[in-house]
Amino acid sequence: METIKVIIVEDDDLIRDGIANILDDQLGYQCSGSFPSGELMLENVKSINPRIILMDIGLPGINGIECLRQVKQNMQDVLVVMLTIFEDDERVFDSIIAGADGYLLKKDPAPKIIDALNDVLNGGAPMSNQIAKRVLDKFRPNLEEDETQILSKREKEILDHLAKGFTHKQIAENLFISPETVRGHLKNIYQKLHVHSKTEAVSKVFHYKKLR
Amino acid sequence: METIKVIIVEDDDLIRDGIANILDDQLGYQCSGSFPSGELMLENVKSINPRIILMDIGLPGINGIECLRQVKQNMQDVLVVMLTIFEDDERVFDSIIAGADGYLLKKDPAPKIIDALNDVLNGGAPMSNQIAKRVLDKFRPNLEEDETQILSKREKEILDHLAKGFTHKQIAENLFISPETVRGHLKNIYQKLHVHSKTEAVSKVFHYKKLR
DNA sequence: AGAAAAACACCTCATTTGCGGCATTGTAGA
DNA sequence: TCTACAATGCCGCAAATGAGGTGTTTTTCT
Repeated sequence: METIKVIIVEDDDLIRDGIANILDDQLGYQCSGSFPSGELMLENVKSINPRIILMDIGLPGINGIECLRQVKQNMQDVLVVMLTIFEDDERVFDSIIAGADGYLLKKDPAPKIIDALNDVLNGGAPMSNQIAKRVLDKFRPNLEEDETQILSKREKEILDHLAKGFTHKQIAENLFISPETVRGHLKNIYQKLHVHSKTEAVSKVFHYKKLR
Repeated sequence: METIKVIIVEDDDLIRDGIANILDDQLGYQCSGSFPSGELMLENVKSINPRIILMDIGLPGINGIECLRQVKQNMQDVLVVMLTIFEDDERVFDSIIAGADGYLLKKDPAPKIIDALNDVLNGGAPMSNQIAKRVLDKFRPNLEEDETQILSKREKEILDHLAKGFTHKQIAENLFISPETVRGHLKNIYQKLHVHSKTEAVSKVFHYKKLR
């Protein structure tokens, strides 16, 4: 079994060197480069060809998320674990979408950092339960403020079909009713949702339902 | 500080009693009820008024997810932690949407179960890193198979406006171009995405982009 | 420099859609 | 029982949209 090459991108010298030492002290891991900026890392990452990158989310100059995006574009197999100071950092969501593989707090103790590295290598996504909670919340449609809840059962059904891109006719065929009836329902849906077109309605559906 | 009332819903007698014992052995926690089915739990949950429910995801009869939904509808403050056998259970996503607050494996050792309970009480969402990984993956748009990637920059811009429910005219005003030009772009977009209407196009956008 | 792609713009025509009515039937609640 | 609402269906009209062209200019790449 070979040693895992890890790169650190972090502008604070103390933190950077601290984590580097933790890595080198750990059997199986090796700090193969540490950079104070994303630009410097991007110049050297290809020649180092690391397995894991520990990336500060709030880098000076090019920020950690943009840096993450660029790395992932060129090297799909590299694993990127973001370093944050606070768990409620708004940027965690941007980095999730950009493809981050996990999250660590800068203040996390050495064993936790090593655990996290082991986890990403095993296909997991290490993150604190607080961050996990925030991720789950993003997932969930907020039923409290979901305007589509005032729609009748049939209206919701028709809205669902709309969201799949069907025309009046297609919806009518699917539900075994007249296209005119579909139009009638749509009129009511538009009124209740305060919209004036299919597209606007579909837009609202996805806004509240998030996914699916 | 009072003891935390916990309910267990699990059809396997051994597992149910095992977890009940773990809870009662732990200072601060108390197993205030354990049921082999969702129906039985739903009958009694109100009078017990627990703080946390440990719920088997694959219950006989009414399943754990439906059960979760009903509980959350009536008692918003109760925390529900799902019990699964496998980490790759497809139903974890359904239960996320239904409002689960965390996940435990039935085989998890006592300390892990207690940690998880502490975590949910502190506003976290305990789950294994494997499950977290799967959640993150759902979040991320799959750029590999994202048809919208073949669109030009301007076309993507117009598609984004479309997804907000704008008409041709509104998009034209927003981008300072003629409505006719917008129509032109849309024609190309439809061709590239193999769709024939705004609604279909918007449907595709959200399918690939998932959220935002 | 030349070719290709992207962005811009206009035209026509058939279809779809949004909106205004109107009417019937069934169901659930006051 | 009366009322409200949901679900069904139809008519007409104006506006928006989809699909087929054509053409110019700018940008990008070779």
